[in-house]
Amino acid sequence: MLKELRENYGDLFEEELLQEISQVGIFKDVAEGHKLIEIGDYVRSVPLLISGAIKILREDNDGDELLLYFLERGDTCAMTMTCCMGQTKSEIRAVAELDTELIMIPVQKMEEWTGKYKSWRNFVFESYHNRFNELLEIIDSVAFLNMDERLLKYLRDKVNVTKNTTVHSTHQEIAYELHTSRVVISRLLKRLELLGKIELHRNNIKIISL
Amino acid sequence: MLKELRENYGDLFEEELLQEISQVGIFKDVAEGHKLIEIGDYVRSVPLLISGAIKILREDNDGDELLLYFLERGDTCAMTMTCCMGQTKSEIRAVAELDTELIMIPVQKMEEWTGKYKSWRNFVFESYHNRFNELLEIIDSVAFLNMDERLLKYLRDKVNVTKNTTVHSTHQEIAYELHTSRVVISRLLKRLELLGKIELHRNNIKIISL
DNA sequence: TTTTTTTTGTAACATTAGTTACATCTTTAT
DNA sequence: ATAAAGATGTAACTAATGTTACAAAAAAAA
Repeated sequence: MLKELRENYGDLFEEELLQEISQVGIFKDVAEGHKLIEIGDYVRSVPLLISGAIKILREDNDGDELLLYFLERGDTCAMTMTCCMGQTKSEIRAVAELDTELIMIPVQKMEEWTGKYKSWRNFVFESYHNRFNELLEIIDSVAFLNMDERLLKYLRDKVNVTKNTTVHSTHQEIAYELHTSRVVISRLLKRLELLGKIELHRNNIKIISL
Repeated sequence: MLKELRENYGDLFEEELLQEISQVGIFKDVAEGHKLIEIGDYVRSVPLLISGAIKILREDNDGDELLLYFLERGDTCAMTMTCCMGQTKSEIRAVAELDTELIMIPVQKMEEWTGKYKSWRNFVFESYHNRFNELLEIIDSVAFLNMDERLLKYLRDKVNVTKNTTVHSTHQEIAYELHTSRVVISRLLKRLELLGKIELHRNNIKIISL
């Protein structure tokens, strides 16, 4: 595990901390589609992402979903941290978007390191900062953008996170994540196809230019 | 200043930290309507609220606004913290909603205390936690609620924060903060009046029951 | 007092998004 | 091979929100 840690966190953490992480951290392989955290769960450890991607989702009382953002290599889950520290329930769902490798850190260590290592503190604060900005971006999207622009942003984000210009989603899945209806997505996608920006196929969408 | 600190933060911080805060903190009286932080500002100190309320606003590139949430007695600005630590520009605007008393803490001390005092660390983490939840609430509102429900929530929040059942806002001001048009707000308010939930007057709205 | 500005009310209309319904085609299961 | 389930396309309609335009009342300024 030290090798992966050095590759992905070597610039951030000092050797001593890397050693500590490798001693208490638990390496995990998570398959695409696997649910890591459900809303209401109590969480007792925090992930450090090594590879892959995890999508973070919000759900309202009626079961309506909304995609918030993705965690990637070098990221950690700021919301999980706050949950751990405060011993409160998770407000979000976390699902592996790709096959993902991560290291789980028990919450006690997290707290200890926050007092002990300046580099860890900086990492934690930067994570918070990044996540705040992601949430603000989501707020911008849903508050200021129309559905067609949100769909474009969604497709762009998917391409970035999967590093693949073909998006393997059904219209229904996209509709769930943007919290709208399938018909609306089909309509808007068709418009994008007519504009030559995408090509529609069954179960996947080829991105030409966004 | 020690008196105010003890009253509002005495349960949270140990005596030694209270002393430190009173030594380096700068007490400030802020008048209602005063702008504390503008988008793009670099921030070098973090506020601890003693009384009053500060509203936090988001703005998009076209100058369209959206009210995010209020800070109150006992709160601090988590986003300001992350900005300070990361030396990045503010992503939000902060405006005094009421006459407000606060203590400004220079960022260097903040960092120092995070290593030194467990109680300060807990306070910081709890602030992050609270603010994440507020942002999630906003996301819920704009993503899952219709404008009529958002307006109701807006009025409820105003009553809570001002401790006053009369909301002193024009329809235009409400429209700005909810990022919609004045006509829409007038229309929805009129409907609420017909339902007997509010009474409309010039420059203010009397809340009967929400 | 007269004029100007601000605030509110309201009608008429446009646009966006959501819903229902159904057809077609593909894949999977029996 | 046939049936069932899943995915997409599309029309027709409803609902929600946004826009334009203008009138009237109240407050502020000249």
